[in-house]
Amino acid sequence: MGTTGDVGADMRSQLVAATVSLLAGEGPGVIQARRLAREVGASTMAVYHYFGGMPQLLTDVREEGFRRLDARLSEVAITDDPVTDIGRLGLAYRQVAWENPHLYDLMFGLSTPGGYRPEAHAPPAESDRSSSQRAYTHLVDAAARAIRAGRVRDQDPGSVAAQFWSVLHGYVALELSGHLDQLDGLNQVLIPMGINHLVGLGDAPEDATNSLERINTANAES
Amino acid sequence: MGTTGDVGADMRSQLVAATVSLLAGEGPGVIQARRLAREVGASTMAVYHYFGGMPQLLTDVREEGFRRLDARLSEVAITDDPVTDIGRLGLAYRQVAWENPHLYDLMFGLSTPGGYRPEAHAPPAESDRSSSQRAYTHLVDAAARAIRAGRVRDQDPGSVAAQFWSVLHGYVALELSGHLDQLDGLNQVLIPMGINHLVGLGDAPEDATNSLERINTANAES
DNA sequence: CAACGTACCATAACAAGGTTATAGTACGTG
DNA sequence: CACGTACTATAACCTTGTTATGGTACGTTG
Repeated sequence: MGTTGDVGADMRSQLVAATVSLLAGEGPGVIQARRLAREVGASTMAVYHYFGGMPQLLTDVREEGFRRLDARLSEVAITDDPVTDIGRLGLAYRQVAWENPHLYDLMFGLSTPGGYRPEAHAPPAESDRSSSQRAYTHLVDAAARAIRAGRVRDQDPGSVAAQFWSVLHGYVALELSGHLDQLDGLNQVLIPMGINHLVGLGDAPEDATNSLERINTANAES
Repeated sequence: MGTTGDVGADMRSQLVAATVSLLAGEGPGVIQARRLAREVGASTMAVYHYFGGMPQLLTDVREEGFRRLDARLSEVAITDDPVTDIGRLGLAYRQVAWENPHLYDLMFGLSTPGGYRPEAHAPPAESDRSSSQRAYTHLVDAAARAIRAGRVRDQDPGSVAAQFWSVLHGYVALELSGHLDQLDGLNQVLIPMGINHLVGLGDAPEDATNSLERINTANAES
C-alpha cells in the first residue's frame, strides 16, 4: 500500500520517505505516528526508536527536502551564460516546490503539520542550516559567475544570491497559496521580475531578456 | 487573565482576538479549543457554536490578519514621491510580519497550527481573497502612481504590484524563518533589492536610491 | 558453549485535545 | 403563560502523541 519504495533502505529513511510521499499524496493531515508506522510496516515505536518523536522526524523530513532541492539544482548545467543559468535555477526551484507543496511549506514555514515544531524555532538547526546552505550555494555560485562575466555589477555574491532567493521564494510561496491565481504568474510576474532585477543589478535589458528566453531550451551538461 | 481586551466585543471577536494574541505571545502550540475558551471565560462549546470548529476559527483568524495588515498599510501616507511610498509600504509590511510572525505564517502558509487546514487549500476562500486583496490594493495603487509619475515604465500596475509583493513576502518569510541570519537583511538584501527592482522597472538609479533613503522620515498625512 | 547486553520491535496503557451529545438557562414572542 | 431560539456548561467519545513494558534476535564475552 505504501509508496515507500526501496526495500533496501533502513527504517529511518523509509519513514522519512513515507512522510515525504504522504505529504505529496494526501497532505499534512495524515502525517501521524500510527499512519507512518503502518505505511512502512512497523509499529509506532519505530518513530520513537529512530527519531525520538514526531518533531524530530519532521526535522529530518525538512532536511530531506533541502537535500532534494539541492540535488535538483545540482542538475542545472553550468553554461557560458550565467544569467541563463540563474533563470534555469529559478525554474528548477519552482518545479521542486510544485512537486510537493506541503514539503516546501514545511521547509520554510514556522509551523509543522502536527502543530509541534522542530525545536525552539528561531534559528534553524545546524544540520538544517547546512542543508539549506548547500542549496543556497548554487545561487551564490551563479551570482559570482554573473559578476565575473560582467553581467552583474561587482558586489558581494552572497547578497545578490539572497536577493534572488527572496524573489524566488516569495513568488513560489504566493503562487502556492493561491494569491496569484488571477495572474499568469510565470509571464506576468516571475519572468519580468527576474528581468527587472537583473537590469537593476547591471545587466543590459536586451541581454537579460535574451538570456532568460533561453531557459527552456536543452539543459545538457556544458 | 487573557489579553483579550475589550469587554464590549462579542464572543466571536473575543475568540479571534485571543487567538491572535496567543499566537504572538506563546506560539501556535497553545492554540487549542480548551485554551481559547478558558482565555475568554467560556466553555469549549463557544468555539463550535460560533465557528463550527477550529479550522473555521483559524480561517477567521487568517482573515483578521489580513484586515490588520490592510489597516497598517492604510496608515502609510500618500506623498508626492510614489517610490518613497512604496518603500514605506514595504517597511510597514515587514513590521506587521515581525509583530506576529506566527500569524503571518498562518496567513501565507499552507498548514495551520493545529494541523488542520481552513478547507481544501488551493484557492483561498472568497472572503479571504477579498481581505488579502484589500491589502494588495495598496501596492497596486502605489504602483499606478509610480507609473503615472513616470518613475516606472508604463505597464499593468497589477503585475508590478505582484512583483513587489513577491519580493516583500519572500524577504520577510526568509528573514522570519532564520535563513537570512548571517546577513544584514535590511541593508544587504531588502533595500538593494528594492532599488534594483525599481531601476529595472525604469526608475533612474539615483532617484530610486534617494526615494528609498527617505522612507524612515516622518510619515504624516500629506 | 552459555550468559549477557544491546538493538530492535510489538502490545498496551496513558494523556491531551478536537469533537459531539445532552441538557440546562435566559429571553423574546405568540 | 407556553414555547421556541440563542447561548452555554458538563461530560463523554475518539483520535493521536507518547510512554511503559516485555519480548526476540544477535553479536560479544567469559
